Amino acid sequence: MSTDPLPGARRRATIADVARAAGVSPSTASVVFSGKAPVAAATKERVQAAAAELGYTGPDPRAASLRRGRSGIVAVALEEHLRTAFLDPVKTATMDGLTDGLAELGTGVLLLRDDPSTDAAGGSGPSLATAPIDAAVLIGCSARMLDALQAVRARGLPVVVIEGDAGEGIPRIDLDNAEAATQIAQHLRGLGHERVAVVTLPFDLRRVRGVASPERIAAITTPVTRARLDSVLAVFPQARVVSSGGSLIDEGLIAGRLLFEDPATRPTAVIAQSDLLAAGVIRAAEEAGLRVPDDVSVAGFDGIAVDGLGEHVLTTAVQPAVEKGRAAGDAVARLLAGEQAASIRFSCTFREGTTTGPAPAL
Amino acid sequence: MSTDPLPGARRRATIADVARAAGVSPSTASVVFSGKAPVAAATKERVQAAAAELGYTGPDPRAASLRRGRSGIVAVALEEHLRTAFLDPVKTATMDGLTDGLAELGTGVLLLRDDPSTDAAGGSGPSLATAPIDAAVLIGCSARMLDALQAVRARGLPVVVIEGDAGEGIPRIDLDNAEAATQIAQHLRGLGHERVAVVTLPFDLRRVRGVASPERIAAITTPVTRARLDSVLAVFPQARVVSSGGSLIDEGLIAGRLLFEDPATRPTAVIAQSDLLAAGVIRAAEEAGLRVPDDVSVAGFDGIAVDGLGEHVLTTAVQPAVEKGRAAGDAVARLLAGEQAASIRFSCTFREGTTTGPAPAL
DNA sequence: TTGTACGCGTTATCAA
DNA sequence: TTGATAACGCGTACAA
Repeated sequence: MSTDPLPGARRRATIADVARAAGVSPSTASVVFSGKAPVAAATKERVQAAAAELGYTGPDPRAASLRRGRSGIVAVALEEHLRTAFLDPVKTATMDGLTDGLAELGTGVLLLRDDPSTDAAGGSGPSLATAPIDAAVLIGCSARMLDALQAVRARGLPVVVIEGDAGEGIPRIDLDNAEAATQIAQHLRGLGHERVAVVTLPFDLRRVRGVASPERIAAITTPVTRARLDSVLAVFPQARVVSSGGSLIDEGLIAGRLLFEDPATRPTAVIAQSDLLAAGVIRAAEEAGLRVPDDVSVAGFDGIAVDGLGEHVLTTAVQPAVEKGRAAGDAVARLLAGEQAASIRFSCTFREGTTTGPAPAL
Repeated sequence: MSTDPLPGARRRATIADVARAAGVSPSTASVVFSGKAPVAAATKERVQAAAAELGYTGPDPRAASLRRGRSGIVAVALEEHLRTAFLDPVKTATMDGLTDGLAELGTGVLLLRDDPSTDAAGGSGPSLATAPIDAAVLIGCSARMLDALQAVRARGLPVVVIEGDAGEGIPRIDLDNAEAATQIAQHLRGLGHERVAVVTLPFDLRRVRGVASPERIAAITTPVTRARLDSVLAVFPQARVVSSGGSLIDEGLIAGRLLFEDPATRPTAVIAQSDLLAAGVIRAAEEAGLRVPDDVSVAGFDGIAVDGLGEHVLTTAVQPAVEKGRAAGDAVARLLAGEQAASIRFSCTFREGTTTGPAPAL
């Protein structure tokens, strides 16, 4: 280790070097940088001068974090490929609240996937099992998420789960999907609609598209999809169900075309499980020469600002996506402080827009 | 320090504990976990059993990283609020390539902003100056980015910049914006267009919207905006220029309405500086009763898949966004290996779609 | 207000 | 194959 310091490849200065150069003890120098104790102005200046001289730019974060027992980093694990995750405005909003909340806490965000590739290949990369993190937030709930959960719990790290089923004792941040979906369904029933269709989020990781049979519906594994669908079916047991491949406008377009294909059977109202899907359905309706909401009503879910929806104001259930993220951040903060953190179920706010109206005479 | 280990709040097991329990030396136990040297099967098993017994889940990443001198984490610094950054499909694509590239390298991605809030408040959060990172990738090029750059360079960490002007010796990954924009302009001139308008990306961090005066154009600070605009103006010196507030469909819609407002002066072709803007312009055109491309041609830039563009295939310059990210990842890998990394300028591929056509007779 | 002493948990090195 | 040893760079009681 104490090999010859190659000239030119000189070892970086440490706080000890700075202290020596400034003629103070290492602890004093340390305090100058951390500000954890008062230091005489003159001393401080001397230390800072020495630091500048030696090119010392502050404590090595690795050593500091070992000493402190904390890294100041929280992992956010996503169940998808990063690209698709950030394509979803709801997730980006949640991430936004989360990063805000964590920033207040003073922690950084390490993006991770639930992919256990680390174990497989010689992958030395940080994972939930090996990253220098103080806590983790899991978003979503695939089967792999459960493995991920194991890994984190085994390390004794605090975990918070957003929109997922995490089991006992793990704070969960989610939404009252059932109630919100019921409200939308009742709104449409109140307007006289009877021939209703539902465009759903994916049923599972396979993301099969198309008209769904009762068997397929029974096999839904994604909790969000199931909750929102069941509530609608409770009000409209005969509703046609079309599953989409994801929460995207173009997926809604595809589903919408399917629904409006046959004028004889087309629905008078479509309940989409996300605003993006709803936007696609509206586009499909207009493409088919149908006016919204005169000929067909369309409701969404999420209450995000859909870029490209034009003049329409979507009837939807507004979910507090940013707040969800923020709540997760708060929960992490509490856990990190050694306190308990309760699970929180947020409610949606029904918003009547311009895309739903009285059922047309058939 | 060696205070009484409170019963119940027992200290986590360390590799030393495991070694002791297994009757081996710490170094042997360490090797069992790292796999860096052959270990007798029996010994290995004994160690693993001891680890399981004690609930030891592997080396503490903090200590390991102190010892190794590397954390396995690379920072990605964005110049915006995370939400807006991930709203941009080009950036998400770039992030995608980047995360892929870094994943191969076996490093995690720490999201950071260029915001120097850390210095201001008692903000203890990780920043480019304090995070336990091995390298950094800066995306974009605000004034703040330069400060960020300083901080990282001072630490002696490798840096790569995407779409930014970083100065000497720093690998830069960017695009030949000028050539691509020229190609688009020439394509339209070849189709006979003379009355052309440009809808640009923001001029600077203020993001002022509207028709731009020569003075405002002269004051553009965003390199990408400037490069793409100058090339067009070289071909169409009289082009009307409208600046947008960001790369969004709805921003394109606003700009488009402005352009199509007055039938007497409306352009026969619009060059948008991004595909999202182009999509908004197309919507504005259709809203004004204009057919694309019969009445007005619209070209974009980026070549991303715009969700919600319907049937149109945009005429655009396809940029290798994912490859850019990947290249940045590769550059980081090279730098981390102690090698040189060259700057790379990617080229766009001109793609003629269905949104541009011959200039209509005026 | 400053200095001393020690340990945070690993891992590279080298010798056995 | 295994073991002893020495850093890695810092923060913080505690004493002065």
